[in-house]
Amino acid sequence: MQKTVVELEKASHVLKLLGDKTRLTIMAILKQRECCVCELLEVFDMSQPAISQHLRKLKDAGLVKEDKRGQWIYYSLNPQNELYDFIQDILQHVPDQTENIRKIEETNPTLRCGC
Amino acid sequence: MQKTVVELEKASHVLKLLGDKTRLTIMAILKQRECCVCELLEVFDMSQPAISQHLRKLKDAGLVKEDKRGQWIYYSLNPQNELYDFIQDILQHVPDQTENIRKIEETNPTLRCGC
DNA sequence: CATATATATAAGTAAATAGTTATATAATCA
DNA sequence: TGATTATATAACTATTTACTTATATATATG
Repeated sequence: MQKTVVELEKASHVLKLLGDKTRLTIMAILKQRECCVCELLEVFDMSQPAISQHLRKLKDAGLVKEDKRGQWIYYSLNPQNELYDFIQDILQHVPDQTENIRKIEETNPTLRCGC
Repeated sequence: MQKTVVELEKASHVLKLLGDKTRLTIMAILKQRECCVCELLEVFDMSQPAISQHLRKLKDAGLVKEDKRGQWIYYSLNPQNELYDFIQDILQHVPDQTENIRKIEETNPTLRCGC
């Protein structure tokens, strides 16, 4: 398989971002399912601004994109990123997040309003 | 190909270690060639203790092993590490270090004594 | 329009991190 | 044995980081 060679500076920046437990978990969840902030809040024992700040860093690095729908902003992995296959190669080693997604869907914050 | 799934805690710890430019470069060099501290000193604009401290962290995490030969300690990647294939998957995206190895061999610190 | 909800931003803080210099340890060699 | 070389450790410091709480912005809804 053809592997993208990533500039060392860029590679270390991405690895530093993924080198945080919360952000790595967010990325692994977003690989399986787009989420808004309030959904991710169900997974982490952390304030809403903390989640928003992590997503900001991931977005600034282009790892994640946002899709504004009504009052929600849905986050997902950004396949346009030049490092996408590098990131995929990393995420394939990270545990499945079905259990965390179950947690989200149990409470289902987005659907509280019935939309 | 069979991919090892790495505990999230362990994965983020390794990614954090590799998320430093100096350490990532060290790992990429060691993938191509074992080195002692004095050799790595040729590559980085940094003090000897700084390099030693980075190697210590990599060793503590099992990413690197040491082989003491005379007054030198040769560092190399540790293939015994349970995360070895995870690390390889990351390093394959990192630029070739031949240029840095040339720098080392130009001065060739280990061979100054003629051993 | 007033209220509620979702999210972002700002400001502050404690802890972690990556470097520094000084010094200790250990092996080699004259 | 004394000097030199290779490396590690200790102590310190500036910077970065990951949170916190308070507040602002934006959308939806009664």
